[in-house]
Amino acid sequence: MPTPHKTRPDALTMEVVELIGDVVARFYSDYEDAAAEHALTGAQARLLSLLSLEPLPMRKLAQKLKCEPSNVTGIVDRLEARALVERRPDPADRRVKVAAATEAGLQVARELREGLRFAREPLAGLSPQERESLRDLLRRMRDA
Amino acid sequence: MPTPHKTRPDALTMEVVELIGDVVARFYSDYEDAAAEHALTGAQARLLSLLSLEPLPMRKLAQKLKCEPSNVTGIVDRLEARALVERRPDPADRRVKVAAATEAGLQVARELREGLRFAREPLAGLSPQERESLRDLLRRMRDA
DNA sequence: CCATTTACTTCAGTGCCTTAAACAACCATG
DNA sequence: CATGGTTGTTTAAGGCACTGAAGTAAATGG
Repeated sequence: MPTPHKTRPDALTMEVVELIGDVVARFYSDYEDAAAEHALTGAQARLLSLLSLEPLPMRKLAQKLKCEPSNVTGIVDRLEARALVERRPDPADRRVKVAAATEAGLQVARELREGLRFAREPLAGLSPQERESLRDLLRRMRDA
Repeated sequence: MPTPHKTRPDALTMEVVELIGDVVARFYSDYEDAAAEHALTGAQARLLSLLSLEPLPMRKLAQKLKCEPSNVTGIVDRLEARALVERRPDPADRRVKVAAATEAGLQVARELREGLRFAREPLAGLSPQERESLRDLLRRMRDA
């Protein structure tokens, strides 16, 4: 058995991995661009995007962003300085600060969402059936 | 016509965009983790990965990484300090410095490639036919 | 030969991110 | 209650990624 330890992926899998890498790079850079159009960094855009769904305490934000809470402080600071986000006290626990998007923040989040060119444009070239099968495949990847 | 200016995507498209976002986030974080296992940052890993294909002048590296040349200087500095990359003079143009992966760098790049868990693991749950159709769909997205 | 352009670096400044340490508020126990 | 441990947030120090402006050296084109 020449396969050492870790099973080596076949050519097809490798190609798909390569393709995912390409698509990821492009989506990512498109996301950064879309954020930049609103003078936001990627991290700020992601945080604001989260808050556009529901207000969250700092701790939860850190969990969702997979980073340390001390990091969130700075990002929220900068968004708060631009009045896109505000910190609210939690009546149930005076230690926690709940970050919430302001009206302006919600508006920016909406525009951001709609400005995501890449994810949409290439999709336009796919038929509805193809989009459905893509959806199913992606779902299974996500849930794997 | 209620559609304002920019055409609003339908629900299916929106869902696929959402899914791509999820998959992108997961792939990205997996890539960072794989890099971290070799004590590399994401940027260092991407640069090293490029150099594992072929040596490139600093200027070209900046183009491929979509950043300013002055930024590449620092990343190559740090990789060179660890002897994963070296700067070579270009005999044809003495202004140019060609960055090239060392043997150790090539080895790390290989391990990095093989350590990419996420892109592979969820793929394992897909049949060969499904992987093929995923490949085709991704290709069309990339080339769109 | 000189002016311009090109390749790279250096420097200053910003943001993201981590760890360690501080602080306040919560909570359980004696 | 008091006390001591835990939890949520912030501050501070430091590293890396990144940009823009300025500097140096080498190429290039009148």
